Amino acid sequence: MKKIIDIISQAPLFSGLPEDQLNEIKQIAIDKFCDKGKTIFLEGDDCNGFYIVAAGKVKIYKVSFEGKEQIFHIYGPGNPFGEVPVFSGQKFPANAQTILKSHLLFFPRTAFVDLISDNPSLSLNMLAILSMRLRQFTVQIENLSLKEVPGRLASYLLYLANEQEQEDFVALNISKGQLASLLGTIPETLSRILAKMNNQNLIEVSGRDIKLLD
Amino acid sequence: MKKIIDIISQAPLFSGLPEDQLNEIKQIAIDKFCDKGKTIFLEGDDCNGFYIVAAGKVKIYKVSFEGKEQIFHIYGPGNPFGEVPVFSGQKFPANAQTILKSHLLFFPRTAFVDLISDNPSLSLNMLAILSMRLRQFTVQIENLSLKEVPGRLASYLLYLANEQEQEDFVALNISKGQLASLLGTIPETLSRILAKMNNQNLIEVSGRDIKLLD
DNA sequence: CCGTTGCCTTGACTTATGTCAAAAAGGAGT
DNA sequence: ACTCCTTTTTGACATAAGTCAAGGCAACGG
Repeated sequence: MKKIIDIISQAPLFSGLPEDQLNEIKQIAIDKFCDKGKTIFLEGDDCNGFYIVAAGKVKIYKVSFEGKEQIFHIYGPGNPFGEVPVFSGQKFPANAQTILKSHLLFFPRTAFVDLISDNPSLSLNMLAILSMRLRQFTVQIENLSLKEVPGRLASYLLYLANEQEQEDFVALNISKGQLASLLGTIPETLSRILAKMNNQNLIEVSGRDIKLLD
Repeated sequence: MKKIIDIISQAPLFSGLPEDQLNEIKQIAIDKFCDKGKTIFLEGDDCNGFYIVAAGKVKIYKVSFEGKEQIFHIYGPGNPFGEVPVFSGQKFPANAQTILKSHLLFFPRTAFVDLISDNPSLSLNMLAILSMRLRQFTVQIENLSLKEVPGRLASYLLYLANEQEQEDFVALNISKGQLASLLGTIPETLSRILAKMNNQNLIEVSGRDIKLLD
């Protein structure tokens, strides 16, 4: 388990802050350890603060009346989540659940708002993070509305290859079922499209490893 | 035409600020007048600042390769737009165009960042606005991914009735074509669904006026 | 009054994607 | 190696929604 201060000093939210402020931040952080599949909060829950992933992985998602799931984000180490109601002052807009055994840091709302009020750099960092998320959401809406599933899959594979710093190879870091949910479709459809792209020699699929031939 | 100071003092972004700061803000604002259909910025343009709608109406949207349009927001008086790249430091993520003759206020980026750095209330207001937008986007993604077009239309009509403070009646404030684009569909589909709901006695459509019977 | 223009509606057709059900493949633990 | 359980794949089918093309309707200017 990493020390709180290490996690904090590496999180983008706190980047560029002087050491004494990192210590102040450390004072208000609370450790939380969760097994895989643990629900952190549900849509509509009251919000007393937000989290940062120290280790593991968390999905943010909603579920339709019929049971279909849409994943909004999957967050790994260094990413904050659940911060929206801290500033908009309402309930959580979606559900959060670990998809791996995870270590989280919890930041209580009032203490954090006090910190941010006294600290312009911190508030600008937070503004930058929220802005990046808005940008990601525009991409997600564009994908859902203006592209079909094969296009969304292609975008995701290219994004992942880029993130993994590989030219023509990606290793899925989530199950295909979860990927389907992230792309706004269902496992059956994803499976068929992967098979089709495989046949067309656009990709070479072997389990979670995919070679990009285009 | 309204005075700059009136617009500023009524915008949510600046609510609760003391008068001397409103005056500082007024100093950096620049008037801009646009006819209907004027493009304010395009996806990928460099961002030197953001806007607030003083009068009129602006749509934020993207267009697919095939020409289908998806509207993200329609903003009226008091709403800021184009603020994402101010904080995330990249290009505009989408296009903005007036859909009515409009009066805008432009806030240059660097001057505004200076203001926000000195002013915790202003930064908290901005955080609240960005958070509200993230919340709206989660709803939009949920609608696109987890609901079919009739469900999206129903949500929108209820939202609009609520906004117009009417129990069972709404007057569309945009064309049906634009509404289709906002709901992530095409005019033909929207037209058919309105006709169907009309036949099922769920609504009574007459031009842009819709009576809700459910 | 009439033609032009833009917006909306309708019809016939195609297609992407969801549904349901079952088989196959993979992984973890005994 | 065997069993259990989850994930993934496949097949047959249903359907929501897009495409293309044509027609209607209202508003506006000459």
